[in-house]
Amino acid sequence: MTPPRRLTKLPSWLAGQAAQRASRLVNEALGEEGFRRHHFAVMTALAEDGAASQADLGRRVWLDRSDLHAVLNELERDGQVLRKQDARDRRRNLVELTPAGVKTLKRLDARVDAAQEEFVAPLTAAERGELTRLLAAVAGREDAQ
Amino acid sequence: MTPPRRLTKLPSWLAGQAAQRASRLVNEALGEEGFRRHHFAVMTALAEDGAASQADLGRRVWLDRSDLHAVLNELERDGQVLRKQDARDRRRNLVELTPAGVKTLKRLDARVDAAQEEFVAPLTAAERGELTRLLAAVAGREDAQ
DNA sequence: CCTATTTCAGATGGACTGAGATAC
DNA sequence: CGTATCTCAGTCAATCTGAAATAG
Repeated sequence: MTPPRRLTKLPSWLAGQAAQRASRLVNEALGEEGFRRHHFAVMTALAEDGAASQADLGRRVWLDRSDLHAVLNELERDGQVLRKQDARDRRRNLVELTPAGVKTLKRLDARVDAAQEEFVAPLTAAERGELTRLLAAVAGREDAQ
Repeated sequence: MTPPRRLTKLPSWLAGQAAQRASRLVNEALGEEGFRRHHFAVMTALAEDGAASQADLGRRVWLDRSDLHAVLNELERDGQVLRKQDARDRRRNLVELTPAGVKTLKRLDARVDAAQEEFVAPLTAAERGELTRLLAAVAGREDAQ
């Protein structure tokens, strides 16, 4: 069954289908370790840029404050992440990766890379770079906050 | 706030962000006429390939039988679409666009095109074609059904 | 008997809003 | 005072599953 030509020429529709397939591949890969996309995004942000408040974390990975709250609860319960009150601004929780979290992230990284490989399997190396570049250009958020 | 480099180099993450932005643009455009993405996809399929059973329609636009059922209820209540029992296979509903549906679809087409334009605004004409081609390559479904 | 179609009830994950409590 | 942070409750569209009723 082939979708209507009108749809298969719409960048928005194609982006939706591609994202859905990618999301499924990544979630299946992470699911084998008991995690989902958001857990990976948050842990990656912490590993790359260091500890952060929840609000900053949310802005970094474009995650809603409310969903981030739930994700951190799960990561903390699991010992991957630690919340400490910021001594200099007591409104904030400073969130940091635990050593266990660092180890977990290494495993997740490998799984995610494998999922990417499967996602872009139909493309040549040059095309993969091109797709990444073009997606970055249209993925931008105007609400920079 | 810039997302972690690790994420901004992941095709899957970029596809998700791009799709979310595209979806918002399209839904805002269609919302001004009181419709959503799925209504447009279904009406487009009917206009392009003619009347079809619900099951066939679902396979054409990669929509779940259950969600298609809800979408058709709304379109039918609105007079955009008609369900008739297929005389040759009485399990099936033959779904077709009404004349009102054809008129509505023309307006939606214009709205959707405007949203596409906004979605790919950062890209040159050549890049837009390239993005469409690459997305089509990675959007494929292996579950052909 | 087995399969296909339509319908229904519900689970699930994701994006988002509003409001309260607390602290700057 | 206004603003920012974290938390909690809840809405909403979307994806998908299981099962019943009907028909091939």
